[in-house]
Amino acid sequence: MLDAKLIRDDPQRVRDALRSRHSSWDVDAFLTADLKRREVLAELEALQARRNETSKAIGELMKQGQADKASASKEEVRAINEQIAILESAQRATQAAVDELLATAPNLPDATVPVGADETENVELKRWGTPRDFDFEPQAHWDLGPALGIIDFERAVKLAESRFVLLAGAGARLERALINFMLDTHADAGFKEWWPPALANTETLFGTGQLPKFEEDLYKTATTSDANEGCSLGDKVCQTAGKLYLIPTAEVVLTNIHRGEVLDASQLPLRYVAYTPCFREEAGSAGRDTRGMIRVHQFDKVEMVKFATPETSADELEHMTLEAEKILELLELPYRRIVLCTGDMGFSATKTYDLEVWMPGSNDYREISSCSDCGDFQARRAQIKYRDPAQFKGSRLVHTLNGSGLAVGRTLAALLENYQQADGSVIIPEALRPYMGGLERITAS
RNA sequence: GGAGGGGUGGCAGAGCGGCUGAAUGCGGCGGUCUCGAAAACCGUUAAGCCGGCCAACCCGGCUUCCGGGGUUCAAAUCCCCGCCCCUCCGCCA
Repeated sequence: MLDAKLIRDDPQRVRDALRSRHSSWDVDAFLTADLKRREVLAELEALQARRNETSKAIGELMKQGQADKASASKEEVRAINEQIAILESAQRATQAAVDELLATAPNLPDATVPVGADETENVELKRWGTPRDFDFEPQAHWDLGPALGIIDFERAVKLAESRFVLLAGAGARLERALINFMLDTHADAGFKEWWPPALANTETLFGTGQLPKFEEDLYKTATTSDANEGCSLGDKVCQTAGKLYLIPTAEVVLTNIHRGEVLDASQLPLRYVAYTPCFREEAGSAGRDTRGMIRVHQFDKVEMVKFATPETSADELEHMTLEAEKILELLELPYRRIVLCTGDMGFSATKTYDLEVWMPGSNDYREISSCSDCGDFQARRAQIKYRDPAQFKGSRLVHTLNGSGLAVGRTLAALLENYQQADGSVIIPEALRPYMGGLERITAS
């Protein structure tokens, strides 16, 4: 959520920033709605002040035993209350209009983000490793996996529907090995491990920005409960209340761990990591990546989340990205890092690095991690603050960051393609062998 | 699923319907003392919003004691509904 005060004070800056990320969010509609809101509020508060004053006077009279003198004042307050009731509903409406607009505004890009229209204008920052030179035609993982008997796409469809994956034998073991390898690596680097719920309520998904704007991306069928009955986010957002959603990423739950809390500056930065399954409707991606396990409805991910002060969040983003890259380097998978341009960034991010791994089967780099600094955007939605008495009075919003470290299914696919041999077998990279019971090679069985 | 108890400030924990935005303790901040620190003592310390042209300080107002509704001139305090938490029982991976 953007700072309403910033929009009011410097609308042109906001207008320019939003235009650079190709948002159609209407700054002027907000300013108009906000002005209206303040007008109504001023009127309402004047009446409330009058009522409070009169009521107090009645209290004095009652105390002095002059109850008879109070009846005129009582009548006056009754009249004021009728007007207040009318203004209150007007105030609720104007406030709701402002909240609704605010809830749908994307974050502003950081000054260091390159300006661009779409993914073609993202900027490559580095490359690591050299794509292998094959002396045979490398296969895609959707051919390798089934041939090895470790991925079964057909039966996954039978169990659920298309875009689901069924792993078997060494494939299932490899998935589990990767999860443990990634968790151990990040934990060794100082990330605290968590095991969160895979379903989350409305307020949680509002906090990280998935709701109210992106509900169609989330799974919610057959998972309703009463958990949001007392939803405090206002009518518009709470139309979705009463539902639990399958999390699209652990970012959602890890970030909301501290929703509504005031942290102590001495705790920061907090570095968290968790493995969870992730669920995405993939609405609107019909026809894209229909083969293989690149774009599926359920996948595993090891996710990093940080809470940092505004002063350190830029640094923390660099370190988090390096931490994700560490996994690729330990697995010796060639990759590149790109910085997303303004037009390609996600809703909540001020800056995002994507890591793309080399996929010989597609002869291309494919996204395998996305690391973002969300600034105070999510912290404002989720009310996550910190206190630093030596530096300032009261509390301030923290900065939140998140990054995949890594998407597990895509890593598995990348391993198959990069480590495939002419005979169709796949070598296990050394870093992973301890997690595979010493297995050095997957062969057809 | 059944029975009971509870949700108050950063935390713990009081709170006869008006003098309670809220006692007290802890924590934080400032000070006294000290070479310095600890201890002790003194003071101070909730948030959000609106306004005072802008910003800091400050001043005024409104709202906020889980959420929503009701009673009343007046609600943290009374009534109703909901949510959440705790304890006991039942069932269960």
